[in-house]
Amino acid sequence: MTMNAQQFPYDVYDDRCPTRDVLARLADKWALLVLGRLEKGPVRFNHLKRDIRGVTQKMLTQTLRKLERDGYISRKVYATVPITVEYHLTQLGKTLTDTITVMACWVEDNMDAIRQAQIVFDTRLGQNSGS
Amino acid sequence: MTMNAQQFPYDVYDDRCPTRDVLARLADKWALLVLGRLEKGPVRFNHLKRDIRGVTQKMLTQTLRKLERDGYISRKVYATVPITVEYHLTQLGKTLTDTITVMACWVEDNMDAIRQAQIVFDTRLGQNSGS
DNA sequence: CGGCATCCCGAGGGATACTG
DNA sequence: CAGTATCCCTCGGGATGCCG
Repeated sequence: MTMNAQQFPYDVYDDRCPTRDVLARLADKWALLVLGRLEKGPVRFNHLKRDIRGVTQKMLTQTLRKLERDGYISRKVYATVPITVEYHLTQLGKTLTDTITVMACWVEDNMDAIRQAQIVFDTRLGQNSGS
Repeated sequence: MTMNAQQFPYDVYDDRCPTRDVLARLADKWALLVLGRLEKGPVRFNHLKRDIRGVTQKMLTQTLRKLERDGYISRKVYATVPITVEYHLTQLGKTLTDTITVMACWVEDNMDAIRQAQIVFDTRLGQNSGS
C-alpha cells in the first residue's frame, strides 16, 4: 500500500481501488510480452506480431491500445506507402519494463524446477485415486 | 531467452515453449495478489480471502492449486476441529515474490501518472468523433 | 501495412448448494 | 473452516473478411 500526495491510499488489495484494474490489465500474458519486447527498442506492428509467436492480430491490437491508454507506450505513424506504425516505450513505460524483464527471465531460469514441482504434484494426485 | 543446462533454450516468446504457459499462469491478477500477500508470511485460506478483496472462493481455490502445482507455495493442513489450512511460500516462491511486490508497488506509486495518461488518451478519442 | 468489424464458439468465472 | 460440485451465462479471443 502506497500513499499518494493527499488523497486516500492506493491499495491493490482493495477491489474498489483503481490500482486493481491497472494491475489486472498489466497481469496479462500479451501485455508483459509486448512491453518486454519494446524494451529492446521501437518496433513496428508486424515485426512485433512476428516476434511474439502465437499472438493474433486482434489481441496484439487490443493489447497495444490498452498499453497506450495507460501511458506505457506511444504510437508513431509514418506517412509512407503503405503506412508504417512504430511503437515505443514512454518514460513511464521505461520505469516498468525492468521488472517485467526480470519476471520473464525468472520463468526461463526456473523452468526446470517448476517442471519438477509439477511432476511431484501430479504424482501425489495420482496416488489418491487408487481404491 | 535463457539457456538451461544442455537442452534447447527456454524462450517465453516461443509459443511452443513450456515457459509460455508458466508465464500465462503467473500473468494473472489473483496469482500476483496471492503471492504478494504470502510474502508477508503464512496465511490461512479464509484470512487470504478476506485480505484479497473481491476474490471469490472458487477463484482463490483455483489460484492456490495452480500456484501449488508450479511449486511456488505449499499447503499445510492442521487437524484441528474445524480443520485449518495454512499456505506459505516455498523456497522457489520466495525467489519470485520480490519482483511481484515491486510490480504491485510500481502500480500504486504511478497511479496518478497513469490516470493522467488515460485522460489524455480518452480526450484525443473524443475529438475525432466530432462533426 | 496496419488496422477495424463481424461472427461465433468455448472457456472463465460468478452464484449457489452441499460436505468432511 | 476449507473446500468440492453444479448450474449458467457472459465475454475473451480465434477466424475471417474488408478498408485506408
